[in-house]
Amino acid sequence: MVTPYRVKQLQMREEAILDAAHVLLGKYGYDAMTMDDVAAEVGIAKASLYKHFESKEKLAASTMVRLFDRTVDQLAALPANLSAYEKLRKMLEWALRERLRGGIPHLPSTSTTLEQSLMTDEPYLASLLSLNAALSLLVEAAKNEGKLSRALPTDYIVTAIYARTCDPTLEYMQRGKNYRDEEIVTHMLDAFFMGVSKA
Amino acid sequence: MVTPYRVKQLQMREEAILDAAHVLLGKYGYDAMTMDDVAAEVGIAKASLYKHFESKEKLAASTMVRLFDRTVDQLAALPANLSAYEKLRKMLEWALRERLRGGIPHLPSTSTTLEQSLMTDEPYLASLLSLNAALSLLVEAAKNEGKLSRALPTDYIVTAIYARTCDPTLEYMQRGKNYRDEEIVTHMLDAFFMGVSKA
DNA sequence: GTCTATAGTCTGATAGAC
DNA sequence: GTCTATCAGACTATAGAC
Repeated sequence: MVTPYRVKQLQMREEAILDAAHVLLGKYGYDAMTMDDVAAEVGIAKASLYKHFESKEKLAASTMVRLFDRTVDQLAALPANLSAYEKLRKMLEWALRERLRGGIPHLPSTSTTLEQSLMTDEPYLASLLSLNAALSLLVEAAKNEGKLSRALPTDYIVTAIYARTCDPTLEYMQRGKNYRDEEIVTHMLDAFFMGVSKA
Repeated sequence: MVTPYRVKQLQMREEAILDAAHVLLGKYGYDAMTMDDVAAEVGIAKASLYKHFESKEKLAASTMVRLFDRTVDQLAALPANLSAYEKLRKMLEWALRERLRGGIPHLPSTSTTLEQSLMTDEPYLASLLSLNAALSLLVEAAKNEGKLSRALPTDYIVTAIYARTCDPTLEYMQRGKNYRDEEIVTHMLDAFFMGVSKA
């Protein structure tokens, strides 16, 4: 029988690996991140990585699953009295802030290879579907509130929300150093909800 | 002295290589595209590729330069009587259609490695700057027409236009098969200019 | 430490311009 | 017939998954 201590150590190490992968995926993207990087960041031997995750693809998938689960949690934690529209706005704002702090985007748009493998990863798909369902409901509700355009299909809007989290505009603005993170988030939210045209 | 015939053959082959790279970059992205793929697509030996382009990075950079130059041409070809706002809309529409037909995005957002090397590629930077200048002028003009929001900085809007051409929403909607390319373009344009909110 | 993938190079054979 | 570009493909070196 395994001692509770060992189990706990394993869980903590797994979290540490996911934290490292999260940071490195955010910084370099999937293709440029190496398993050596991850091992070094965690401070463990590379072989130990493979005790927890059987492949680089699985590690990335697990990192995405944790992100989706956190996103669902975030959604659940919003004040209940907010309108659906306000909730969507808060969610996007949260995701953009996370991204600016070095977090990973909600879409694996940086790598075709990763995308392919995720499409056959059951836990990933399950987690994604669950988040999708929650967001689709919110978008529908916001349409019913008269706050979102009915001309745009719900799945388009949901996808567009995900896409905002991997919008290279974020990095370009941040790299340019002319804008504070606050301003970037405000511009992104305004442009997404109101468009670039004059009201 | 080299015969004109030979020169012409060389130019045609160079175009063919760029065409192949354009298609493959659009389909697989920079990292997943191999030089063997390119050679096979063109139907020439790999060594011959290197007669024209000294490296994969240079090949990608040249492909981007050609895209930027074509974009500038496209801009110049627009009817002179259009407003700046209408020109911007037409340009984005053109870029989105190209992308849906398998073209490459205007930002190298698919690869950190490529991005790094492009940042030190003189011809690439020159071409990008030239397009940037043209687009910035248009955006400013559209603001003066009262058509674009003054709350959003010009460089933000310009970057956001580029970013629309590599928006994964495009591929997701196209992959889903529920929408015709026409509809996707319309939704993208509406969402970009008017936002997702109810007018 | 092993193995695969791939960028980039080299060679000997061949075809086609002149 | 000569010459040069190109070809197919073997080869090297390196990076990185495992």
